[in-house]
Amino acid sequence: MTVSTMEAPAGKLIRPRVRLSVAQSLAQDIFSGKFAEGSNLPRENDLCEEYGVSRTVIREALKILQAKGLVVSRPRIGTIVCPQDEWNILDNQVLEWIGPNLDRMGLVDCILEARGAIEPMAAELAARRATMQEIADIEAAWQAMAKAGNDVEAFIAADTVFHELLLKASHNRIFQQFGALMDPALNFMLSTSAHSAENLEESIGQHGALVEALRLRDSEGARKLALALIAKAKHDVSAARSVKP
Amino acid sequence: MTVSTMEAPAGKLIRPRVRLSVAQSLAQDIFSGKFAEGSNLPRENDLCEEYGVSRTVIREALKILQAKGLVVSRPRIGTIVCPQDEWNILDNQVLEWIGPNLDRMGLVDCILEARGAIEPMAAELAARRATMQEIADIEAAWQAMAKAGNDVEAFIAADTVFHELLLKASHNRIFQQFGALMDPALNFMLSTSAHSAENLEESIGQHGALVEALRLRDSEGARKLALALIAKAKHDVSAARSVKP
DNA sequence: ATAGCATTATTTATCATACAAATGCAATTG
DNA sequence: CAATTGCATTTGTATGATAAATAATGCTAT
Repeated sequence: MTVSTMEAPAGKLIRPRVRLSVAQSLAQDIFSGKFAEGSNLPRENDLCEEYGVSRTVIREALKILQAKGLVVSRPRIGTIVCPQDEWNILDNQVLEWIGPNLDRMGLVDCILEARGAIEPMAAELAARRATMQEIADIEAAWQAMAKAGNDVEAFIAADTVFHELLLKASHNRIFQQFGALMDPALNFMLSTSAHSAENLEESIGQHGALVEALRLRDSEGARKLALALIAKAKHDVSAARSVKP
Repeated sequence: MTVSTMEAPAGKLIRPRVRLSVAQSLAQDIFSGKFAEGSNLPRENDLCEEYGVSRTVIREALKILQAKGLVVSRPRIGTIVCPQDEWNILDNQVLEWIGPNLDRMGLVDCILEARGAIEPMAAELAARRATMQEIADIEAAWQAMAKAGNDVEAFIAADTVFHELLLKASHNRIFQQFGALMDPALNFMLSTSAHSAENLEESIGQHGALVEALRLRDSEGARKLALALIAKAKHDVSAARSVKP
């Protein structure tokens, strides 16, 4: 497959910026299993032909994958896929690239479990540390959820923002990073789980209660409500799985 | 500063593999504050002269930093340092590079807080899911701690392995990744906190109790003991701070 | 004068090519 | 048979040229 070229107004062929496209394509081939862990990627020169770009681009793309722990390169040996343990799955770009393979790789359950540990603590901290502005922003996200109505896409987007803001309001940079990182994962999970009308209603109610706890600086209440949110998320995901596995 | 060269047996000048060295050097200059967030790095050509390497190497090093969210590059603008929010601090290489600046950046407290959320949950899961072999390995690490005696270095190494194995035994890839990631941070924190004789004794006792809980599949006990370990770590760190701030 | 537009200058992005270094593999040699 | 030497292959680095993007500048027209 060669990289697409675009027609400029004057009719000149323009080559789009391609480094990231190549990196993404290679990464997705890894996550899809096309390149199994431990196996060799094609030689750099072969990749040049495959993608129709210079070796410079191929190498810089491979450097990106190396930086994320997906591959290692050595002279004469070639570039080989690292064991999964070494993949930097706490990198949001990596999570984006994994995308539809999240569940197949067993990461959805991992993520829900991890959120179960992190979000309650983050909510507790947010109840103590969040500024009035941050609480107001979270409430705005909640209102966006409530106002989404049947627009599932808008609901998901608002829900994602809600959790990201909550983690940021914990004023802990680790949790905050985790929030940005959960973005693609959340989108994927939410988009695949069931969305009945009463389901959305219940979710909106829970989120609202959490906002209220933040306002009251009720850290214990916030913790419990965050825990309940995760429990509901787990339930939704397993329900969605039983419908269409 | 030019990259050092080595004298080969025959007297030929050999250039060591330098990409990573350059990336590390630039990253450390960022974390030390030499390149403030939002400011420009030198032009690629200037960096070539500074490090005495070709533009190829400079660019591939910058690609690594880009992949970790430390900088962004755009034509005509140059390469600028990203805001700290975007730094990929959940990358163990980044954490290594931060090294001595961990505390100055306020990350030690963040990490302790995050561990407070994660390790109890991980211990709980490990009590349910760990294989006999994994428990044995954890116990071996504990024995190494006990046998370290006054060798603080060995004690720290064993302690690090203990926590890494514990997180791995949770059979959750997120937690596992977090363990590998904590490695450099743990080393730094442990090496800077107080190490009196009775302190070590108490720590060894707590870790031993946790191993026992794992053996008994006592998830609730494991959770509480992990929590106590973190509390002790927090205490040690603040004690070390009050001694030599 | 000023808002909008074309030009320019500067910097990164890509291409192309050549050579250096590392290393698996085979031939060679003691 | 073992050790070493040389060869072949692949990534690593160097170099120089061209393309694309865009801030800054200057120009034009209103």
